[in-house]
Amino acid sequence: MNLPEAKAQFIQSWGVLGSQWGINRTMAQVHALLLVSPEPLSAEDIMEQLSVSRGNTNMNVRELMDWDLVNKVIIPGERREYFTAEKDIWKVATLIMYQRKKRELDPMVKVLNQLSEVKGDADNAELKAFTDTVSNIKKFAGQAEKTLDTIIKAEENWFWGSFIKLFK
Amino acid sequence: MNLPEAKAQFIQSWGVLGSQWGINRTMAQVHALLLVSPEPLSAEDIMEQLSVSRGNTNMNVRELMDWDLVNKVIIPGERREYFTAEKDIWKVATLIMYQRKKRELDPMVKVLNQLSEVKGDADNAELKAFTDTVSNIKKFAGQAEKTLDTIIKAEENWFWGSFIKLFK
DNA sequence: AAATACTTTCAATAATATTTGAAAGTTTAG
DNA sequence: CTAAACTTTCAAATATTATTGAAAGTATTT
Repeated sequence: MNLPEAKAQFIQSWGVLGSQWGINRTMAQVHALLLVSPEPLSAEDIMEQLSVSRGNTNMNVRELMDWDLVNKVIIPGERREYFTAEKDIWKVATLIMYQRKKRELDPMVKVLNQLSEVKGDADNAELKAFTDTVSNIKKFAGQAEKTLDTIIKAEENWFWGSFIKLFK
Repeated sequence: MNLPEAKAQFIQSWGVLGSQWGINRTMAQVHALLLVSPEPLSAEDIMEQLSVSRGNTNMNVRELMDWDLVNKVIIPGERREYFTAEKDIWKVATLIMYQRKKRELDPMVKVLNQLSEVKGDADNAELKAFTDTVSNIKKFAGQAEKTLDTIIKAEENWFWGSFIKLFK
């Protein structure tokens, strides 16, 4: 397999994976393209390489910058803007986890907290099942959050090093 | 807040969360409904409580059974089928992680393995960036997989116990 | 074995999400 | 200042995904 084929395959598969996880396919593809590009690319480059419109490119690049996965690069003497992706996969993964937690999980936890205040007849089985489920999910979310913080703070040790041995 | 309101809110929010993570909203809602129902429910019950068609209910219940999140329950003397959800949140979480890994991450890893075999001029910067990214993602995926296995094998200790202290 | 009670399928339809592209906006250069 | 080069916006068009409901299928009862 040669490079252009491999690149196309990577971009396409990353796009599929993204869409299965609720991430816009084009956003995932732009990300994939920038991940494998040694030099920063312009909007023009992205449009061309992915056959995507200017507007679409702009929106998705902006979204990727909101996630801190992509940065604007200014090349001295050049007028147009260039973009580059964070290449460190560890950082990419923690950024994604952190952002998704913040955007999607936190609002759910907020709702769960409100739902804990439901009042009613104490020996109603319906009520008991409800409060049990809600409190268990909250407990779970709390633990998951702590673990995520720890993972994020662990920096690259987990990825590169011996972190895993702690589990044994 | 009273129980019916709280239940509706929970089902609705769980549905939103699901759809943000690439899970059909109705599937997530059926799951939520069963999670807070002390007794098994029939297709009829689900249709009614979620205002959803028979076909839709059937498809999503079946999908939830494929994920092992929901089971069919046979009530002696009753003709119709009933459904119940796994209530242990720890098990629910590990089942979801396991299934998504198997269905979505594993295929990506398979592609990455093929892409590792890309051949070309050794001092091409494009090629180097590509192989570096691919090999780092593979490395990351390998570690993540080990961690997931460990978490799954840890059973409920992580959730209920002191697992977290190991990180410190 | 035929009626009944229930479940499953799937083509048509509806709802949702993404993409386009042209117009408006902004910045830089001369 | 104003033209040129580039970026951003957003309503309309397109594409994707989910839902319905009626028909077909299956199992149970009498």
